[in-house]
Amino acid sequence: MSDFQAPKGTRDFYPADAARRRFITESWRSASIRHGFEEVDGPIFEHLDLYTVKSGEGIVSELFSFQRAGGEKDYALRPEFTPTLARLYAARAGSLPKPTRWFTAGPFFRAEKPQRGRLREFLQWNADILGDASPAADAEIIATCVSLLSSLGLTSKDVRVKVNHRAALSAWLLSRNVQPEAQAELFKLLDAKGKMPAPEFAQKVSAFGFSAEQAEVFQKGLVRITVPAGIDPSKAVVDPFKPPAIDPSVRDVLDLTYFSDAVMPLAKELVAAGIIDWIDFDLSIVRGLAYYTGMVFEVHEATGAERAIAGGGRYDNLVELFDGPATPAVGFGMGDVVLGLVLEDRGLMPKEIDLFRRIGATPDVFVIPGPAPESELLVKPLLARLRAAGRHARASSKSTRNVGKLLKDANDQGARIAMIIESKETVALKDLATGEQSQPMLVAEAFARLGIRL
RNA sequence: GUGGCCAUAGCUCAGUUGGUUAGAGCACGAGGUUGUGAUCCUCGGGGUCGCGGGUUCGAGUCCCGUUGGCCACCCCA
Repeated sequence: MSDFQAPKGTRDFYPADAARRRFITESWRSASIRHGFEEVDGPIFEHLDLYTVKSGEGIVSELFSFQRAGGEKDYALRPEFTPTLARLYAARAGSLPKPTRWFTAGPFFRAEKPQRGRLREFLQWNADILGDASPAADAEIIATCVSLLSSLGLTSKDVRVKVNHRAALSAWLLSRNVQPEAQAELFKLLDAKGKMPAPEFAQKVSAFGFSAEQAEVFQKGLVRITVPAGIDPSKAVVDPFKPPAIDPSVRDVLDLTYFSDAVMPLAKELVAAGIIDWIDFDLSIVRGLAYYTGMVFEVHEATGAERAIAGGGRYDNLVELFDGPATPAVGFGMGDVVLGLVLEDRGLMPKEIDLFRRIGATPDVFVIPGPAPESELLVKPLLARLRAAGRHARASSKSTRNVGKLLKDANDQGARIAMIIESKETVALKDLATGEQSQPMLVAEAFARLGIRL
């Protein structure tokens, strides 16, 4: 083994790893495009200021920052996309459609200690809607995220989307005389509730004026939204006269009037989008960042086994912070690391050749020489003609002439069709999935069967 | 950043109180079985045992350091 290793928290991508990465990024791209987002991107490093403006100087220790040799400007590898997004939007806000729907997927860097689900270099998918303050936009962002999860075979039993509303929670708490400073502490407490025993949590919550019974509701975190009987959420039919309602057992204990005023329109949109099954309204989801102004959400593996798969929310003040016009915005980010782990956990990550098949990297046609002495010489011209016609064509690199072994090689490489050279003018086509093999036919006819006009 | 555990072939691992030239399975390569994907047989390439230093007649094995991984804390945009 060499002294040269990949830097801490980075990964090497051998073919199977690169295929897995492409599988994930292509899934992201497809989900984005299905939902009408357009791809954007920015530089992979930015001026350091871009990040300190939003998050303060404290963030610098979490960044890979540098100066050019002999230069004086400070740069940083991008740790997230939102500041770049805000910068891009602010620069052209006047000429952009409202709303603007943008997505991006690419590498990001954070100088943290690596552990399960968290690396120093990772890929992240971001999707954002700018210029739309409606709950419909909030729901659409969540729906895009769910669409991706669903396309990978995950179900609402595998993962849960935990939704909260920061502004509503704040308004409600204020109505109970919990002032903003205390709220920040309460949010921290909610965030950390999983890391302490229930009695300790109850005691700490009581300091904010909540009863033991109310503390228990906080402990559980969940606020059930009841969809009226007779409505099938998956059919995306909502009876406007029968909106969803907060579970009375929670409502009566916490009196969540402000919360429900903000959340009900969103819940209705989520029902309309057919994804209410995936959603848990959860008072304990607050997200660390101060810049969220409304809806916030996180996606978690259902048993809580891994870190958050995705997270996001509404940030109506951020574009302004980057010198753009006041612009409501909502979006989320999803990293490839935790997503990959969850797919592995659930047996949903395609294995070996299936993975290559899923990304379209397996051969359409595999050319196999027959026993005739000249057939070996015919392999390369056939490959060339197939490739000129745009087909992914391969031949074996093995030296054997044993047709069985060559067919095995074709199969191992995931080929769909084997073209077996029978004579100078004729070939047979074998469907490697079904095992069906044609009689020998003229090359032109074989090409025609493959949909190639000569 | 702090602490704990770990590191032997591409992968999964074995390796005796410290003792000859460090092994197996899988994977990979070559050959065999008369031209059809399985199974099988034979042979082969591959390791300064993560790296550096120390103890010892002798270190994969013991000690120290270092790098990397995993786990928890901090943080999580």
